[in-house]
Amino acid sequence: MKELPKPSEGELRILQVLWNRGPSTVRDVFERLGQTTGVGYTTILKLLQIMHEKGLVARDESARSHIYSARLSREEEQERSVENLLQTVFNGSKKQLVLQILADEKVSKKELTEIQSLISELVADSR
Amino acid sequence: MKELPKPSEGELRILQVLWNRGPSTVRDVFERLGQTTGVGYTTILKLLQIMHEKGLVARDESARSHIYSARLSREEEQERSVENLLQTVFNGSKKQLVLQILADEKVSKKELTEIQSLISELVADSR
DNA sequence: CTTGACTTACGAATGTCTTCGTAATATACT
DNA sequence: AGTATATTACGAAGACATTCGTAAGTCAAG
Repeated sequence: MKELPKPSEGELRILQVLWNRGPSTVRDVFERLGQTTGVGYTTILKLLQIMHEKGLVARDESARSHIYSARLSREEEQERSVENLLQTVFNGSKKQLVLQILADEKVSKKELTEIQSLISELVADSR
Repeated sequence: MKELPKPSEGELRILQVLWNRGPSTVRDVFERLGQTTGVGYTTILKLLQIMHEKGLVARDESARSHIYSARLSREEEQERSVENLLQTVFNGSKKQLVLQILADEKVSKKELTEIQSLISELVADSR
């Protein structure tokens, strides 16, 4: 019933907006993206149409301005892309990947301890 | 002097081989990839030539069979791609990203505790 | 009802990626 | 040397992504 295609880079930018804002019109997305990326209104329209064909978004046509919503959930895309990253660049090593994320001056001690307690819960669960 | 372009999907597959094997000929890469991906010899040759033009790999032409080696290091690509993933799919939340990596039955308790001690070191360092 | 503003639909141009066939070149073997 | 084999170089086709101009349709206000 499913197996949605991997979104392209441009499609991902749009999905991001839909994930953050919820269901949106072309204009909504344009106002969020067009200004920052310099891309035109019809470009975003076209992309959304293509994404609709692919099944990446749903379209509500009952109003004059169609309303698009993500059919690929952020969680699904997170799973897919993490798995992909792991295999293509980290040789499957989750430890290396976590290390890369956290080995960065910009990670505050607060964040670190938060993540520590998060892992503690995971350890507790996994028995 | 630098700023190498983002490697494409096919280029990444090849870089992976170079990272794992070290400097390699087209045939070396082909034997690693061709069988599993079904792609032809000249395809890999062409890709490597393009990557050379882009500066992603270095080429030693002293022998008959040229020897290619990665100029984009695995570490650089790891940084780049993690940052990208973080921004495009995780809204910049490292915590969410780490959670996604570890919230998986297939992560053993051993791995978890390894990562725990890893974080402990980081916390200790960051004062 | 007509005009103006907004929206969708369509088609095309452009660029990049991937793939491979074929030709040219170098090496090795007899 | 002459032939077979492996390698590189070149060019082009096909797929997909991105972009936008223009046409066609819809709605509201005068």
